[in-house]
Amino acid sequence: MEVKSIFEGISEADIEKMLKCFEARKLTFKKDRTIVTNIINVKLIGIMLSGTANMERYDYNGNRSIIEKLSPNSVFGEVFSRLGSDISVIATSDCEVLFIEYEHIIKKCKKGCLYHNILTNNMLKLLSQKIVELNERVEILSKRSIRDKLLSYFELLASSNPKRSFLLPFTYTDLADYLSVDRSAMMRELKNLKEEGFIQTNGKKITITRY
Amino acid sequence: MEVKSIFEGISEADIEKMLKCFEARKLTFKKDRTIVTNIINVKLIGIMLSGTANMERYDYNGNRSIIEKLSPNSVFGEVFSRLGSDISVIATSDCEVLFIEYEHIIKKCKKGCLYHNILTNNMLKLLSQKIVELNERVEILSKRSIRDKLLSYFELLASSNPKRSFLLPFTYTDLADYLSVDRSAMMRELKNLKEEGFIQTNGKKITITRY
DNA sequence: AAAACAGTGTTGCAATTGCAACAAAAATTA
DNA sequence: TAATTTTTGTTGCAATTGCAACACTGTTTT
Repeated sequence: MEVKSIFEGISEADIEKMLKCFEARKLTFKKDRTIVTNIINVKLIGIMLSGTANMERYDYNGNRSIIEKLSPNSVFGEVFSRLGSDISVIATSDCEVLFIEYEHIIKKCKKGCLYHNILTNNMLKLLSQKIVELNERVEILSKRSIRDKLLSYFELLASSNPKRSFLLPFTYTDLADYLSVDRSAMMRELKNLKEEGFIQTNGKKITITRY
Repeated sequence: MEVKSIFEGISEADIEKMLKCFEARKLTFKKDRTIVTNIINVKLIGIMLSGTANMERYDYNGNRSIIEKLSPNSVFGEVFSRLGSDISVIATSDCEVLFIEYEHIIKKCKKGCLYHNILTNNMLKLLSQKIVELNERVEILSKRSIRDKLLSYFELLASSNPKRSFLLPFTYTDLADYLSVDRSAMMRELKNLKEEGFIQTNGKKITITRY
């Protein structure tokens, strides 16, 4: 199961027609802009077309948590979150986002739109993919120590590379917020892991040397 | 958006036909039985029809994590998890589970099955619901202290009740595994919360008295 | 180019958490 | 209902983590 674009199987020309039928809106955002905050109340689903963004939350102590990294084909929206969860999506690069109303996807198209079924199927794949990612995140967060959180996240990133090396898609500051741990404590543990020969690092390039 | 059964909008008689077409299998499990382990390699999706189950994982220290509580209409499957994630689903009551191959849902039905679209739509709703639940779980796990994990989980459980009281759907032992914290440390924090007047408890009945 | 800001790296100390161990209560099984 | 197992409740102690503070580096902004 690979990530598919929401438009997979639909021609360029037809995409335009379809977007009209769905009342879909494509918006662009500059880096560091807020894409959504918790204020919106429409049941919109956002689909990242290009660029990257972070889904974030700040707790009452001012600690930021990075809930999710969004990249092309990532799906987000208030329909997937509990009310009052006080979450924002912030562009981490220039990006394009497609907004579609959830009801338009779920309900049968009144106009008998030809592509409705294709879109529903594509949506199914995107949601499946999102579930995979959320499960990965739960797996990492449910590790009991900073060390195990780091190792299981690194394992995930390295898993597609036989050399067991990867480029961290974060700053170390952001990584701490993603793992929901204190940054300095994380840096300390990172040093321990290096000294004990578990990993080697060179800036953001990390290699797992043993497990 | 409420939870819908996968069979919503399809008559009893038609469900039978459809299940044949989909090569779906309905299996029953006794309490405490293992429903799936990581050994299976077929891309099956499981849908809880009745009863409850826990999705669990044990780490190398023997610590159990309860990844998820499954109840009727919950969806689970290897397609939603990373390989080698070593997860089991254990029945916590007698239960019925429907297994359908993921490909059967995603791909167009060769036989022109009438109900394929309805099922795809229902599946979309179930997956959306699952995403909501996973997001809730991420929100809880990303809290930095046992106290905040407890409070945000309790808040979630109490949110549907104006009296701000609820029945814990777990034993306290399981709750610790669900929050991924040490049980005795959790009990200690629970005592603090009671003493400081945040909550009142009577067995598994908990009332939030202030926030 | 200088100034301002953001990210990295480090440390001592305090607070929180996990571990181990045990007793008592409750639930389950024989 | 007696025996066994599981759950709840508690505590001292050790280990881990978070906090605060600071220096240093690199990157934007003016």
